[in-house]
Amino acid sequence: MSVNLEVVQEVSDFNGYYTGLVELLNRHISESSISLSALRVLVKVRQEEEITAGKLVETLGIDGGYLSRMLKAFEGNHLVSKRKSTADGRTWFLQLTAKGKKLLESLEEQSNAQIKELLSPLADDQQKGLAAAMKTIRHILSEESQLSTSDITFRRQLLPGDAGYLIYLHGSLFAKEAGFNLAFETSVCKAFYEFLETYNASKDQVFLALHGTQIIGSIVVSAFSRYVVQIRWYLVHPDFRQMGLGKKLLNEALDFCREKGFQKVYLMTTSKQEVATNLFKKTGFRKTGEKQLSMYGQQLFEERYDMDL
Amino acid sequence: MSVNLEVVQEVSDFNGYYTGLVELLNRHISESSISLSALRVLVKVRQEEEITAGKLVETLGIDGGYLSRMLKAFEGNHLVSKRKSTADGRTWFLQLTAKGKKLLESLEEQSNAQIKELLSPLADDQQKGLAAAMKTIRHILSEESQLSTSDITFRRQLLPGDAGYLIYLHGSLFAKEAGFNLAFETSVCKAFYEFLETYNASKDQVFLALHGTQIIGSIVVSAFSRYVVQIRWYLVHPDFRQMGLGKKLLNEALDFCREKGFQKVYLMTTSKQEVATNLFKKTGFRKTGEKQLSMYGQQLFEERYDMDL
DNA sequence: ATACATAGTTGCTTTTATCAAATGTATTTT
DNA sequence: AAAATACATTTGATAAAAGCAACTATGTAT
Repeated sequence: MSVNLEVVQEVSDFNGYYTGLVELLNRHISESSISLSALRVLVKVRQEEEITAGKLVETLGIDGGYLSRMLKAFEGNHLVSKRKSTADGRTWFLQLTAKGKKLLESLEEQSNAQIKELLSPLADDQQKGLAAAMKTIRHILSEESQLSTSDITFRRQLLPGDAGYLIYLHGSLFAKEAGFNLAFETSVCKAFYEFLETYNASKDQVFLALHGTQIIGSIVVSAFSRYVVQIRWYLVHPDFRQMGLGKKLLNEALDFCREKGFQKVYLMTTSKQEVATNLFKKTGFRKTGEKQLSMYGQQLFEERYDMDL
Repeated sequence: MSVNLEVVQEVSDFNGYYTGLVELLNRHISESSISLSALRVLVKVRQEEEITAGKLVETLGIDGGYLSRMLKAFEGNHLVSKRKSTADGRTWFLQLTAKGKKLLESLEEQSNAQIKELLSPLADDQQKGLAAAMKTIRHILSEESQLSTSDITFRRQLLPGDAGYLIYLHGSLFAKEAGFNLAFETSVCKAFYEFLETYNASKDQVFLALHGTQIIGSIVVSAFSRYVVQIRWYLVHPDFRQMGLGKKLLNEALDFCREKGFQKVYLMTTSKQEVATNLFKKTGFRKTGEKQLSMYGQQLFEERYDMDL
């Protein structure tokens, strides 16, 4: 994969900037008679069950001899205790003592106090923006993008800005993934306008998946008649796919439809949306119509799917 | 200002995460016979003009004696040179020699190589997302938000997603700042739909201010007739205000109108937009009408401003 | 002129970290 | 089963990094 030079520059700049900040945030450590390496060891020991010295050397990239002395000191201070492995007489399992845990907690409290000081001059939404940006960085860099369910929340309410953001997502994603032009965004815009004008929270229901405060997935149930509903604006942001989010949104929407006593559900899509249509078919939808069109700058089939609830 | 505990948690987590990453990115330094502190000193000396040892002690939180020895070593290696202050015989101004600059550059190159390796498994838009998030963090935390012109770019083209994002910005910002309800976003949505439907790049012109790839300011010139244009969707994101961005966008738009030979320009706004209306007046607009309305969940005056070009 | 403050240096010490050899425990080979 | 080898950890010796306190030299205030 090619690397964008501007990105390298930004990462480098950020690195320089944040290194200074880390220094600031970790300064309290130097005043607490514990070295940064020692702290890393303690944190790792707390984090991992049944960790051995060798494992620490491996994961923390620390010298074995140095670690051995550190651990001896920790034992002397009753911060860490050792338990001999029954399977292998050479190794010892390490764990924090109550005192060790308490020490870590107090250090974290100090660190948090410093963070609070750093944050205090910031307005509330700046703080949230900061947290979201940090979450994004961790998310992108943590190889497996394994934030999964824990960092994703759901919302069933339509708040100001949501409609626009959904139009934005549709416009930009479909342009990128299906090659649709501005005409597509125009039609989404029109449809949203009409939806909003007659929006009725008791009949129409949105289901939004959020990462922080940002929408990353959506599905909307919109009443067509007393017994028929349409499913619209079904979408998951590419960074958050393959996590079962799409299936979850779809199921929630269908559950809602059943709950409300609707009997038929349909949706419109295009032949370009293969992944979605496969999921529709698997869920019980059947293709009930298609029409070849030249629109959105593409040759495509507009398809209709129906299902009895 | 109150501090959100979730934000503190995220900053703390991020800090822990990034400390590990910094470790990784700076590992090459340990192989280059220069300590991290030494590197920080060199970077600071390059960054600052006329820096003194005392200043370094203060800003880097480093011990004076240690620094003194380091500087002596740097002088011995011809990486840094001293120049006696004429005003104060006790102090010396430090600067990098050509050799010092070269060393830093080569270290940065190594660091960049490591960054490239880190980035290489990421898809292009993930890389961009990463850079944007980092930029955001620096922007929020750098007290003066002094990125100003350097990190903000402009675009005059309307790309897919832009319309939706502008609707989103209008919907969310006006809800927050003026208390407008969903009806406002609905009307923006309608207006955008109509605009897009008849969009003609030779008559209608958008001016977008961007931070990374994200829109942070906008103004749109939309032809009303052969001689009359309307200015619409004028907005600057709160994080980027007070930087002259609004004035710049407005002036660019008006210049464009004059260039294209339009003779009259008007715009609609509400009594809630005080900052904007003040700027309009200062630019030469005159209020030509107002109407008290109950809309968007508010009691407000809809105002019209006109100007001859 | 004297006392005090400031900028930077030097001597001494502690802390942090590394390398290599040693110890004791498993595992494999013969 | 004994010897050889591998592995997990410890110990000894040493070096580099960092800190403290006393000191020199220059500047400022009374």
